[in-house]
Amino acid sequence: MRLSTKGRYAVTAMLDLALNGVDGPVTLAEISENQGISLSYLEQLFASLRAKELVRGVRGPGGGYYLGRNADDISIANIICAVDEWVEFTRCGGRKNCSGGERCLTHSLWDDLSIEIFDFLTKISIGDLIRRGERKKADKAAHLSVVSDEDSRAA
Amino acid sequence: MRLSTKGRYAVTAMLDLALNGVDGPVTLAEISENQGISLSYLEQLFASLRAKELVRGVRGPGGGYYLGRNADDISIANIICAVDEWVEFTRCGGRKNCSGGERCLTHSLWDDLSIEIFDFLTKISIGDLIRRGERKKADKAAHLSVVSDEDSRAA
DNA sequence: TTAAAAGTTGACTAAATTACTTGGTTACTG
DNA sequence: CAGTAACCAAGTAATTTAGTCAACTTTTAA
Repeated sequence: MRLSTKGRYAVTAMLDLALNGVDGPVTLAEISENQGISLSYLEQLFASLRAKELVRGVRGPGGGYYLGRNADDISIANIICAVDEWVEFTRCGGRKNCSGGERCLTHSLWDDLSIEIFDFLTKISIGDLIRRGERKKADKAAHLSVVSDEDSRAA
Repeated sequence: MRLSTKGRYAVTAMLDLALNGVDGPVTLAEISENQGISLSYLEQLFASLRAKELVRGVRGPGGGYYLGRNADDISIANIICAVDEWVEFTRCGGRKNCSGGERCLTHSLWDDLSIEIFDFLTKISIGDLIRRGERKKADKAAHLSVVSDEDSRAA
């Protein structure tokens, strides 16, 4: 498991796509502007994302990128995996005296943890994140106005 | 939030300490041997860990390291934070037109996620990991032999 | 009390990764 | 066909990771 700024860039770019892609595709130039990431670096990241079909590109004028599928069907783990390679899991394959020794024991404990984190991130989708953000914003607004419309209140 | 091989090294080293530190301190040389990490790199990592009082060093012949406190009171988040600096949270402080724009929105969504991951890792301690590993081993052993004789045999 | 063992520290370096740059090509639109 | 924006590939600067080297302190034992 790996979690770096690269992964963060990918996730925020995907969020940008989900938020702004509702009417027409979003160009990398716009994302670059919005997120302060260089265009060419974005191209690299999106090449990885496209390979995993997390985004869909439309060429030509008026083109840009869409999400590859519904925001609820794209997990954070999907995105991180796409850009961060992540076959990291302390493979142990071939390493000296790894079987039976302390090394392999601690490694397997780490792998257990890594899998847990992965599962955790699999259960969170882009859609979830956006809804949570909206709810939080709504909470704040409701807190400001005396009239508590709807329900909205959640920790 | 950040999760790199550096963090993994730190966590596995701490696991090593927890497992082998029951009778007397563990030297970095032993951990270096067990984990296949260079001694000097371990020294750097342990300098960070010691600064956060996650480990306690004993000098002189027969010396080595102990855990700084009970294994149940050391979370994975503690360890990762100690070695990975992690004040990463897309601070946004001073960045151009970040307030009100798309950038700040996606950043705050990422920060929410980052905090969630942090909370998740705060709830898992070194002690937890070890117990889970033992339970898993016990499960496997019980599954293999009808008569559950101790444990001993591990892959 | 001196020497050796083990931890502690800091500065320096090689390798890897990240982030970015350049310079194209291809596909589509008007 | 001209312009836009995705796509592609190679190279590079900056940063981080991982490791090395060398000096030094504390503790113990001869």
